[in-house]
Amino acid sequence: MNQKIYQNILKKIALTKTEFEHFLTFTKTVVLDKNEHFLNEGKVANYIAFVVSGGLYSYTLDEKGKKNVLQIALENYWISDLYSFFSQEISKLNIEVITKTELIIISKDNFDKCCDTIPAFDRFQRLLFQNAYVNTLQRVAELNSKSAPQRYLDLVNKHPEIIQQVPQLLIASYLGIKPQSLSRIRKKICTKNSKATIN
Amino acid sequence: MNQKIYQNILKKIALTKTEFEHFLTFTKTVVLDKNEHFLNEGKVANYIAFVVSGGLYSYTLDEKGKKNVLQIALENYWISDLYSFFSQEISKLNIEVITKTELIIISKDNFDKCCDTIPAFDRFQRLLFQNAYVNTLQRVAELNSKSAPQRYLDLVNKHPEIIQQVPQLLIASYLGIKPQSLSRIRKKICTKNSKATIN
DNA sequence: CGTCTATTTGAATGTACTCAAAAGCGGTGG
DNA sequence: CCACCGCTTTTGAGTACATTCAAATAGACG
Repeated sequence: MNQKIYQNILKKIALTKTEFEHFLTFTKTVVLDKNEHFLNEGKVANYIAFVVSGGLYSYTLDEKGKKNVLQIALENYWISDLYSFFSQEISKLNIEVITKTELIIISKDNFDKCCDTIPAFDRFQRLLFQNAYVNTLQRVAELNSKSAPQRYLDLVNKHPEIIQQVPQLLIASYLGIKPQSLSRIRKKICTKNSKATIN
Repeated sequence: MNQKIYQNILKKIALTKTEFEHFLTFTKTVVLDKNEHFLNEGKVANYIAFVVSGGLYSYTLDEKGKKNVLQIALENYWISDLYSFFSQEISKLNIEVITKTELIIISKDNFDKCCDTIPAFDRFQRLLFQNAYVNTLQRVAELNSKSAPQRYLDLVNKHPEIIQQVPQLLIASYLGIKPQSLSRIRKKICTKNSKATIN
């Protein structure tokens, strides 16, 4: 069970079993049902979450109330509004559950305590932020250089689990297109003998 | 001259004159001509730069060698590949000069020394990163929710100085459209009696 | 089974794109 | 000072693609 999160952290920093146990005492496990919110815009992100099972997504709402999906986090990923979490400023993001989800969460206060007591933890914090930044920068580059079908194929190749587990409504928003268009793109790709490369 | 950078830092953290003078000893001033490169992909970003005058832009190159503008930094802005700068990993970005530019630059080593010797500097580092992250996240949200004309108008309102000082080629790429399309968008907006709001 | 939501499909529209060419602008050298 | 060159911006015509509106189908859940 907790092996998952231990392995995940080990990929980023060196952490002894003892240190990990120490870290765990600062965490809580919560289960959220479909459509429940992990974070609401206007609030401060007090927690960061590791997804043990299930999935969530973060989004903004535009003036017309339309959702705009920014991030999708399934099993083995971390999610929060890292900006709000670290700065403790008000968040502009919402984070909502896709399917019944088990999370390991840690509060800002406890996270800080981990940084104070576990030598490598500062590095962990930095890496979380850096990864988030790099991924976002990558998305900007792809959003304004690649076509919608290409962005979809990239997603299929990099994160097939997202295609399988997430409603197309959300995937479409994540890709910056309408659900109808995604449906047509999928159809067109299928007729091409599932040649999952560039046209 | 150095007032500019002092004021800029003061907006983020409290810094005494003495501390600022101390910081300055770690910096260098360089002047780069049009088309010179401040950073090349494949290298590590050893410096972060404050733009005293002139301007630069960062971009990635796609498979076909097409530029993809990510960030534009004119007077009073900081620029670097913050990811590469802080992680000291290889950068995937290029940073090039738009017009003859005067920069105040500081190396990673010296930046670290500032963090060690100036109490508030750690915070400055975090804020730089946080701002970059938030701006990038914002761009993702806008790129896949707003129309090209709307994105252009937003830029006009938020950063008119960019419209005035940067070639349309680069602005188009920054907005994720072709130069021809930007030209047509500008034309259409002008005919609307320069009503710089939503259609 | 019925309701609600997600996905698919159709037809018409709109927007950005490509290819191509012309016009504008800045700088260099004769 | 003018002619020329290279680069940016504009304009035109035709095309490709995503969008809208609308409706039908399919799935999920109580």
